[in-house]
Amino acid sequence: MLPQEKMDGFDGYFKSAFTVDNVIFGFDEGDLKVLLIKRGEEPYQGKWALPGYFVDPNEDLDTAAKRVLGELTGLRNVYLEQVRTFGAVNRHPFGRVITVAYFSLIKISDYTIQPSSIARKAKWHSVAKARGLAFDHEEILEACFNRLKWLVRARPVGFELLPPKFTLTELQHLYEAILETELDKRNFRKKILSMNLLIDLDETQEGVAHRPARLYQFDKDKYQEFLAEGFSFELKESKRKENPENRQATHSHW
Amino acid sequence: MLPQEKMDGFDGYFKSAFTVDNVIFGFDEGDLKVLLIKRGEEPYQGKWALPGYFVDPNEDLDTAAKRVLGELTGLRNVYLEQVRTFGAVNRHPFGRVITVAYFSLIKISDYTIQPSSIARKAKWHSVAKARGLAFDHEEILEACFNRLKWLVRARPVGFELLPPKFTLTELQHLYEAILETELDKRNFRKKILSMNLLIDLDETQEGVAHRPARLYQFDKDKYQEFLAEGFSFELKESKRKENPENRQATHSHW
DNA sequence: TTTCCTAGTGTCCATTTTACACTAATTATG
DNA sequence: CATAATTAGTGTAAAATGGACACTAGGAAA
Repeated sequence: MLPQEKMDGFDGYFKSAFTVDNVIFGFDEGDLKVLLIKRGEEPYQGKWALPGYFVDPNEDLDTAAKRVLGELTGLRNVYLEQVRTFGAVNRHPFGRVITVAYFSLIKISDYTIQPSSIARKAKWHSVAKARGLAFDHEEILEACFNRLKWLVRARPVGFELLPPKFTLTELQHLYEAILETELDKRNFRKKILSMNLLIDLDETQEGVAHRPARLYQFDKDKYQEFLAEGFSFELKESKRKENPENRQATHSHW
Repeated sequence: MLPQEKMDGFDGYFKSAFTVDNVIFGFDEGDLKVLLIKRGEEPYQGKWALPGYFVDPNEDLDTAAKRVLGELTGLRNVYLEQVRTFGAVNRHPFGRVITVAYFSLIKISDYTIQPSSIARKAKWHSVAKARGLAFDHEEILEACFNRLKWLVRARPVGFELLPPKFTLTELQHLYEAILETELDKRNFRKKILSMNLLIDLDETQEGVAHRPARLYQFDKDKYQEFLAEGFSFELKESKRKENPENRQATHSHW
């Protein structure tokens, strides 16, 4: 910051407001979701918007983001990260409002609707289909989604997004939803299992109309090691195109 | 952002100021540098600080960051990226001031000292040795340095930091300075040349007291392709320790 | 002419990544 | 109760990449 005589001379600058907006990601039914609020007031009444609120003058940014998340979902101690700040002059029709965007990852299974009036207007939306949002929230969502795409390569985000027990196929679908790509089943399994992050629970799915899959959970201790040491997940898009390799298998019955 | 009756009810929130602070990186004498300003006023009078200023009420954030950079260095069209926003309640002793941190990459050879009063207080500092900065600027510098470390793997930043003509050794030293590691000469050259980003100028250094090195420049067109497609630079730290491989070569004269 | 200094070069091995097809287990159906 | 339908689960070989590693080349200085 450059020199300033006395802060008094800068009163003209102390006329802005700050908000935090939180992109809350969840994963369900093979689909990446984001929690949105239906606005009851102007501006953008009736539009879907990211949950957010003004930052209190005596409140740190991260604290404000946690508060917004907590009031909405009742959850604490979840993954929360600042992404970027959006401050276009006219992004808010009522004045100069600069917003700091955060994103968090939660397990939808942990989420219970809160009694607050805000929370009752909340609904999960498919990230891929979330359009026509209030303010510049579509841009914010996109920035956070991009950050998540990068994060998924640097951190086993399944730990934050999946329920305690899951199948390898569910985990793969999560990666595919985030990376917006298809992955090769065998290569994915080889890779993910070689990380030694998963505990085979020796249980299987129930009530499915096909061969039941084994259930896994994350190894919390190994996970902590990863957070400390860092890791890298890289897998290329599956390149099977018009000739799926099991076409022959299907036909071999003939 | 959550619902709000009318903005009038939120006047209490419109009392914050925001600034941009800019971490300007350069590279010279094998060393990564940052441009700092000596503060002439309180608070932190006499301390070194990041160049920054209040964001004008009618100014976008990126515009403000460009303005600060331009006033200081006279440069435009340089690499500039928002990194993170710092808003701890007490980070500024005179009021609630939230700052959006940017970093930029410039060629020190392009930098000419500007006539503005601010610029005359500017000096390049070695990033490794920059300590005791004003405000939370040390934390901001660290965050930007970390972002640069990540960027160097995703983008050929030498293009932004080196003069038009450079040697491969200079380029390697740049990577080593940013990554804070030593790299293997042959592997580095293999990798960087295989990217086809460099044009061999068929010229050599002059005035050096040893075998002169070939000079290279970046291929602007290939560079644009990289920006579009993305790329990845990965090289492990050179693992030569107490037994440098050329020990024998040195001794072979005996 | 020798010393000193940095430039420059290639190969082999280990690891990782990729492409790729069929059998296994269960429920649903006729 | 046979078979159709559906998803789970498994291995290998070839290619690409990554990493370790030692000496010769060319110029200036002494």
